[in-house]
Amino acid sequence: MSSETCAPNGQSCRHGRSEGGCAECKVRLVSVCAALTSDELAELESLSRRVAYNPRGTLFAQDEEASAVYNITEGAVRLLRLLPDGRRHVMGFALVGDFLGLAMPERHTITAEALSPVTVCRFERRAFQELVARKPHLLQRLHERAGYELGLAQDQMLLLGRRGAEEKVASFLLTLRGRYVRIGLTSVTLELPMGRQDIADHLGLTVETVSRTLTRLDREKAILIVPGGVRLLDLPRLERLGG
Amino acid sequence: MSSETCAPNGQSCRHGRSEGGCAECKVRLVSVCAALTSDELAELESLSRRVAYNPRGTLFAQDEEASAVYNITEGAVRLLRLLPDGRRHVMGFALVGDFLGLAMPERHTITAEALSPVTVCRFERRAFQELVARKPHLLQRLHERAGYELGLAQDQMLLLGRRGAEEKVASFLLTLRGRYVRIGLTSVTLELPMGRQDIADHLGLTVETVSRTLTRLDREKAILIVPGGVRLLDLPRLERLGG
DNA sequence: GAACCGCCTTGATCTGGATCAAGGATCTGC
DNA sequence: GCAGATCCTTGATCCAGATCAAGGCGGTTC
Repeated sequence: MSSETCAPNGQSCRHGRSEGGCAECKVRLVSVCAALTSDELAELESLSRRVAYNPRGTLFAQDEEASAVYNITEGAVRLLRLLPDGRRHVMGFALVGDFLGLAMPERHTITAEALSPVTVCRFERRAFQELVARKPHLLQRLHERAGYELGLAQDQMLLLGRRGAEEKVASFLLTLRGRYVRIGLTSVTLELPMGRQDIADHLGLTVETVSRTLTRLDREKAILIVPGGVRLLDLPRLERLGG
Repeated sequence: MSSETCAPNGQSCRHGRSEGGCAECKVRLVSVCAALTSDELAELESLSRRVAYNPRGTLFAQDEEASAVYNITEGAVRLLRLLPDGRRHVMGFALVGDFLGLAMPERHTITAEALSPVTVCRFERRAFQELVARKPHLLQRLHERAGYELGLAQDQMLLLGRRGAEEKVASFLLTLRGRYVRIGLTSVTLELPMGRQDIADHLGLTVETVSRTLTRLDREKAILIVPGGVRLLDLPRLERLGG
């Protein structure tokens, strides 16, 4: 299922000069790594290992022992939680620059699955924790991120608890757009690397309702559905709905 | 509205020997303070100020500049977020030992209101941040708490997105019970310091649905509604519903 | 290129919880 | 003790979104 296409021969694929190290990492400035000096970056690099996953590959699974933390350098990941009875909820989607394992719990509380070809910087949890213990400003940075995540979680709770289907979908699209913009991706079309079912499970809706709502927004020219994503045609209207 | 009944004459009511300092604080071991040595505790104490609020008093309000962080030593607080259109969502309830301002953002993202007579240890944000910057293990502790909160937020999202009214109410009662147990309050009756409307706004339901659901659980002898709270009669049944 | 498979869409119907509308029970102040 | 306010409960009705049920539309395989 999970497929580490990196280092299939067992070799570590520690960042080499050829592929650029942490210092040249394009997600450095949007990730926790921005908190580090170049010396520390070198140290961090020695702990990191680049790993690639195929679509549908599992980075880690719920309840599994948390042996590493991850910084996504390429692709998109879905984060989900399962109920014993099989219902699932998609807690969110991790994009380029996102850091997985902020809280560094003993066991993962969620499952992370690649939605597209994904590459990550993987850090052994032990070694990373040691580094963090020695670098208070890195911890500070992690804590800030955690606070930010907590705010996002609150937004999401408000969304799930108090809003209708159209509001949810509009808000989802705008939020995703905002995140793409923050990481410097300002394409005309908003890529949707996740399927309708994932969106539904993220918003507390059914696939059918998500599909119908998107179709309606398309019919009303607020968005345009294109292969692999949507184009946001009427931002003010969407903001009125999802703001 | 907000009412600091402490130090009404403008005097600081820094903990004195008479009322017991941090070292004797009964919530110390369940709060962030547990991370500190007695020396550090003394230092913390010099930053803290005990403040009391009447029921309905506001500890702080959404969008307001965050000038302090709080540790609740008595009473219960509701944490809510407002939508521009007036809809509100109760993000959660803070009990004895809970720490408000974990993420220490510039501005509060939520409003905190006393549900009962509340007393808190209030720390000036500046001073507290300075202390944290000098005490990595305090930061570590805060970060752990934040991670824990993030987990709770995920549980709540799953609850809001994927569960029916009965499951929500049962789960709410069990969660609250669990929290009371953790802080050493194991009364037969589960106190509900919040009103039905608050519970509804927390679970993404209406007052009517909460009331009906509680009535039904009472009729079916899973709980017994008593003034100011409920008695949980059939825990296994509730766990089947809310687990 | 036919058969299959995983998605997505669309339509018809059903239902859990919202909404609307009264009361009833407590509490508060005078 | 009574007027008013606030909170809680209960009943009747309604509706947004779930559920059930078909197709449709690319991919991929052989």
